Amino acid sequence: MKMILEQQIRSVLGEMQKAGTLPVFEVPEIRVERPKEEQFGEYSSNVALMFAKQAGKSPMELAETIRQQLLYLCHSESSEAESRNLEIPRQARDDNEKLFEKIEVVKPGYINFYLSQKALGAVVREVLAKKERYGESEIGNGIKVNNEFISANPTGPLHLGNGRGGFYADVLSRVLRKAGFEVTNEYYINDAGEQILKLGHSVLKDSEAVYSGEYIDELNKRLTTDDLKQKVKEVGEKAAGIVMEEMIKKTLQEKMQVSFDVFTSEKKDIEENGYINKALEILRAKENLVYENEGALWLKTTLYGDDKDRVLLKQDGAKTYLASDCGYILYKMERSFERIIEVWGADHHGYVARFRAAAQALGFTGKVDFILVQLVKLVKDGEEVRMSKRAGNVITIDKLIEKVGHDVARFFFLLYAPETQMNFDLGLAEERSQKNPVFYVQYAHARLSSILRKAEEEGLAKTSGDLNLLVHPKERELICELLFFPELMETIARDFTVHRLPQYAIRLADKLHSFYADCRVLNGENKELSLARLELIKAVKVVLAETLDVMGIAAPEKM
RNA sequence: GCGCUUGUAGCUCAGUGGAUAGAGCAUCUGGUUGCGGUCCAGAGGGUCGCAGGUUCGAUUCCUGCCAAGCGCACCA
Repeated sequence: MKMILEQQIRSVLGEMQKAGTLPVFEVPEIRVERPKEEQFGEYSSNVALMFAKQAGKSPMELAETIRQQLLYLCHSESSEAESRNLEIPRQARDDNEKLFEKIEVVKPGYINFYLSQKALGAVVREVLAKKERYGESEIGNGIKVNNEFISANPTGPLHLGNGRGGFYADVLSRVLRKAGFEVTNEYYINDAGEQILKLGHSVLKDSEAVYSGEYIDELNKRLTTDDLKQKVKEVGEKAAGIVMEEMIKKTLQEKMQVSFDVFTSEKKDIEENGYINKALEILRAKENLVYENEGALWLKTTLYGDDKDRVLLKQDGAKTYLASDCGYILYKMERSFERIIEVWGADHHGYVARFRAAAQALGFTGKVDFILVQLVKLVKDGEEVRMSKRAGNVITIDKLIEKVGHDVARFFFLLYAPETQMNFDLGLAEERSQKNPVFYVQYAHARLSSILRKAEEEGLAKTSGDLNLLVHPKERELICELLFFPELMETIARDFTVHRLPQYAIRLADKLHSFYADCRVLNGENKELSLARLELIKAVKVVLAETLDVMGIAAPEKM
């Protein structure tokens, strides 16, 4: 709908330029937006403001001219342009009705569009016809996306930052799939580096111990057998395996309810399969990409915008983390991913430039997107709570979910943009669970379910109503929210702003509750109206359930 | 010192090159004996960190400054 309008305005401008009523100038971008206030209609465009200068007309004058042309287009029988792409206008046209009730030009030079009753009814029909497929699109075009997230070291439990990034990326993958991308959710297990030795020392509780906590005590009991006592690396590897299988995976599946398609092991999949060496060979084979200096092998990451070049092989010949990542990138390339998403803790942002450089150096031509998730700051009684892995006083995502419940934790973390350094007030954690807007949204769904159950009992559920009766302002607002859902999904698939989703859910629930207060659905004096409202209610339920489902949150029939 | 991120209502956070800057919580007022009150309606509360600049128009873009967080390894 939005795109159709943008196209139409563009073509109108084009026609005017051809006809000579407008000077010829570049039209870079036509923007049709959703106005902030309902009184300004369902859609709005500021093109006239943008191009007034180049057109040599006042914004109001230009807007009015465009409006006239658009009206002509809408009414013209021969115009196929607007009915080509979407059900709404096509259906509206089938009924020989226009798409817009009115198009207005307002003050500084806005053009505001108000949808017709027919078009609104068509939205409800479309939702009911498509059901849970409403909101799907093809913008992803089957592109293979590798979505790597969490990837926490297998040295301890997942913390709140892991949880935040995990939920965010998990939901992103669902949105991308609905938008037609082929997404693989991947967890990279760093089981080959220095930290495995540290884990080994910690489990053995020797002088080089780093980590502590109950799980370390338990591992100590299980692994400090006579034959293992001196073998730090072996202990570390065994411990890492246990941490991964018995702690992290459990948290992911049972507590967080995120699912991964692939767990890639640095040791088994990358190192032992020779990907690192293969990557080094590829880099060496290219002109001027690597060089030796002071006995180390360097990658010229500065060629791709990094501040300084980076070491691949140390003086002693050992591989750096970057070398290992080169192997990993190559492994992803071999699996023919066209796009890579990396969700990292913001404390790793310094690594972004060299990762990008490495990908380019290896010949990866697709897009690499980074989502840098800020760590979660814990606050209690107005004071920041300092946590340290060494001290073992970390609040884990497990503990949080146990405390507030899965849906609340998920919703809370999804609500904020990843780059905000959010404060999480521990003291308010439980209280927050009572006040969390997720219940507001779920309650709306339960309320809808309840009305529909009742309608069923009264035998009203099967008959369909006349959607032209839905003329109440609250009904109109509700339908408009339904109309915006597909646009929302596409927006998120483009710019990864997952946090728009819970915000949308709150707004939809809000409109529903408000509608409910003013518009009686059942047992009203007008049975036809009841039937029409039932249709609307069903559609709202579909979209609300879908929104919750994409977020991975339950849509309860009762609460 | 350099770099990245952030600075919007009492608190937690949305948002935008343009129409009176929004939501939730908190505070206050009113409604609702219900198709589930886990609700609805309304009020108060803002120099959009500060100062310049670009623009017809900046909270949004640019520069400088201030503050907070995080980085700045031949660690991972």
